[in-house]
Amino acid sequence: EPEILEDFNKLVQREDPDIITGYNIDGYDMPLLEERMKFNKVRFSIGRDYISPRRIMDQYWRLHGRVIDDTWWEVRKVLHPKHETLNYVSNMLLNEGKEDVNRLDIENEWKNRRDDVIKYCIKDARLALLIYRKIRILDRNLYLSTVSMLPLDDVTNGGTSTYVDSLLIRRADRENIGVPMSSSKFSNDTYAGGYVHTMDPGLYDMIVVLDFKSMYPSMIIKYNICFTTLSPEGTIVAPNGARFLDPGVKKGIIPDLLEQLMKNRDEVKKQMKEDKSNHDYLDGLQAAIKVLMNTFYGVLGTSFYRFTNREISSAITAYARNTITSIIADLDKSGNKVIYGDTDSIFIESGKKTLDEAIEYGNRLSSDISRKENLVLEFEKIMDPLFSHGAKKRYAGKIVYPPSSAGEILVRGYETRRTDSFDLQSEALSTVFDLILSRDVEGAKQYAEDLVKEVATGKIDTSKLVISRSVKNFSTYKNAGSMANVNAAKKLIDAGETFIPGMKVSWIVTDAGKTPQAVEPFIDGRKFTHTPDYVYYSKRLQETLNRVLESLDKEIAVFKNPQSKITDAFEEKPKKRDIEDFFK
DNA sequence: TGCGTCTGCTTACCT
DNA sequence: ACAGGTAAGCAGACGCAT
Repeated sequence: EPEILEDFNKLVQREDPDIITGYNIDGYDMPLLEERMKFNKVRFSIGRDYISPRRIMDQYWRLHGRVIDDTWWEVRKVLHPKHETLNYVSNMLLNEGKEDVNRLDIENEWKNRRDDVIKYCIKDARLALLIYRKIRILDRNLYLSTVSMLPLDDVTNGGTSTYVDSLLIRRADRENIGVPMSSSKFSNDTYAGGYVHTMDPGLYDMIVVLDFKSMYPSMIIKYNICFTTLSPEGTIVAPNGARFLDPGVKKGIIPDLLEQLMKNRDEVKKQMKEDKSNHDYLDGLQAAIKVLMNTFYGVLGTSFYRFTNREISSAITAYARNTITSIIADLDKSGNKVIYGDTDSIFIESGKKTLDEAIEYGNRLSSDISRKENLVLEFEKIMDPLFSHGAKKRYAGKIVYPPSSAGEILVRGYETRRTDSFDLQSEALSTVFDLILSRDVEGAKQYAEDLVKEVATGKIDTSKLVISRSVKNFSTYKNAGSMANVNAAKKLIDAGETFIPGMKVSWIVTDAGKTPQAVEPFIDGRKFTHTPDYVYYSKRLQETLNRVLESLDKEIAVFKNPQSKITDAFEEKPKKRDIEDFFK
């Protein structure tokens, strides 16, 4: 073993990589290597200066001259896949899966088919690297590194507050402004956020969507919001009562920084149009600047950051709420029909018959309001039709403008967007949306009815019933034993599989009648030997589809009373007990 | 004992 | 360790009727 470990050190030094990655190396390979090196008294010398990697705050690995970047964590952060296993993610992104070796019986596998095990290990490492490249993590981090003026290591491993620190402290230092070392106290009180307009159920025609460009950064700039301008003598009075100095008296460093970033971004976007050969690089830069700008508001609102200030963060959201609600009120007053809005967006029923008229309408509103408010309210898109069942943060629409995305179906919030719904549920809802948005409500009803019936009889592929959710450390739960995801994780561990707190766990419900409902873990690549509770799945499917269809037609007979209809149609009717039964 | 209703907990989503 | 607002599912408590 010492020899293998020495060879590993030499390999790293010989190949001299900038980045070291793998799937869950943070939690598995690195600790294991560290432990074996220690046991065998071999120095873990893979740094560029031959120093050993160090675990920092039980969070990441620091290695001089190289960055250790776990593909698993990056996949979770940027992809939010339904399942997090290497096999699932590589199949999804690369159409290529793991080698077939039984990891739980690795001793025998190594004895009997050594070459296959070697192939398996190499494949695992290669897949992780291919995924790492495919999702362009390095590009993204390098762009952020450039615009935040941070080393790659800090961008990869640090939080977003690191980015703001980098820009803000540099700037404060230059102007001789003192900066706190850390947050003096943990702030627990909450404050109000964005405004969300209620939406009535229905199918709407020609919906024009307007969007504020960088809403929160714009508020900060417009009202000179900063910890350097917050003062009782301030003449700019925010809706929450906070007072800020006029920029003529003193310009805040946060608004100044943001203004600069906004200008830089516009400049980069302009260059992008002129210089096609550098398009991808410039696009990466402008996207990184946007990320950076939006980070400022967030970190000001956290409970522990050095620049945390509730008066400031709530002033930002209060100004934003005031802005959007007063514009909505004005629009309503002038006869425009606002049907929805969330934080920085406004959905308006244009009432126009043709696309050209609707486009003209959108452009006019956008320029009128932008001029009046001294903000940029962009005309973003038109949807025709747009569907809502009457809930906030949930809608589905067919985009008809801009031409680049015309024809696209846009869904927000619904089960089709959620990683914890089973495939059958999302696929069926997606079909229903396709039909509804082609204005075929009758067809949608028929499809839904038939499918719900069929599922109750068990005529459905088991793989379409898998539910997946993340599971935290068991001790963080008030009542861990009553939760399906936790119970699935426990059974996963019993089956000898890996469970790491925070990861997603998959299961199938086998008996929803029990409390808590009985579940069996679904393990990728292994045959599922239990029987799903088809009636449970049928009911959930019905809830999902019914919620949508009912809002368009209150008289959907079969869907009116889910429970009884399901059992009536697909199960033996529970016999009415008559008097004889009591004597049996 | 059974059923409906409400509340709390939890996750994932939207902006 | 970036924010608050929101929908939805499940468990458990509670009250009411049987």
